[in-house]
Amino acid sequence: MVRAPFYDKNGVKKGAWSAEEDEKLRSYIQRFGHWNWRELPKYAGLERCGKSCRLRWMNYLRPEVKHGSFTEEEDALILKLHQAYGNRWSMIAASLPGRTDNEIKNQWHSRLKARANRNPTSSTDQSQSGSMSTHSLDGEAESIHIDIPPNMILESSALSPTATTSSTVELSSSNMILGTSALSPMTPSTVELSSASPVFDSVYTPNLSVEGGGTENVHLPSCLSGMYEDGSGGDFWSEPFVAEKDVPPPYEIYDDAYAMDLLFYQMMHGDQPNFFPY
DNA sequence: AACGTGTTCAACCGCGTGGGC
DNA sequence: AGCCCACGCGGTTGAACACGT
Repeated sequence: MVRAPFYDKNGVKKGAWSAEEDEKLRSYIQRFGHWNWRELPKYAGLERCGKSCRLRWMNYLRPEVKHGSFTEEEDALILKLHQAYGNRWSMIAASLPGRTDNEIKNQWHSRLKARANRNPTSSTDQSQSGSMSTHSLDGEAESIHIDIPPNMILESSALSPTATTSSTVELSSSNMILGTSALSPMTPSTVELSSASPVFDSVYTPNLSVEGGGTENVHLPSCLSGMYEDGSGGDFWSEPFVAEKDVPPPYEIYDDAYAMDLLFYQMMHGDQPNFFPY
């Protein structure tokens, strides 16, 4: 359902992604993170542009991305949020964990827009109240309670544990995102590069210009250094990442992810980090 | 079975924004 | 202040698929 693969005049591959490319990108990001989208394809052994890699990861490969059709509750929430925010898909997506802005945009254009046009006042008159009703496609009315304070989206974020939560937590973005895993507020692949965690900053983001390709600019916290120097992670700074031969089997990838999850969790809770829990 | 039309959705493209120099 | 770069966002595209004739 997508463009057939082809190469543009600069030799950059475009069009549909192959399973092999997906695996290369997934493996690379799960091991090293997305430290620089523009440089990433070179190191991951991909002939794509960084933009394409970013899109593929964000919209399809991220572990937390939910695939499959939207539920009636999700549709109702999109309709409601679209009333409030218009075509600001990323803002809407922030309230639907596992759904991407692209998916939501597609859902809107292919299904919900028509529904909204058919029933333009279904949520407008209740936009400031605590509940809304919507109508399923077969005409059967249903009511969904979603308490969304007017400032909820702006104030809450996955990185804001102090964000206000309402009593209807099941549809509060802050709670939904933070609650995606009992252990892990979010997978490392998504958040490890954010500025929220000094530990991850130290691991991935400083001095990433890779000048000289050496390791002297990398300031791993001493407690972390073993994780990336024991050979299991490869030499990021000197070796281009070759997924086919270099990727550990999936359980190793997820063990790393688990370790980072645990580390993040411990940092967030002020616990003494335990870097090798297993 | 063959064809035409509508729908879906992954991917592309251009632009705006923010940070660094 | 101005420029450059990287990133993220939203609009658009196009091929596969579904469905009707």
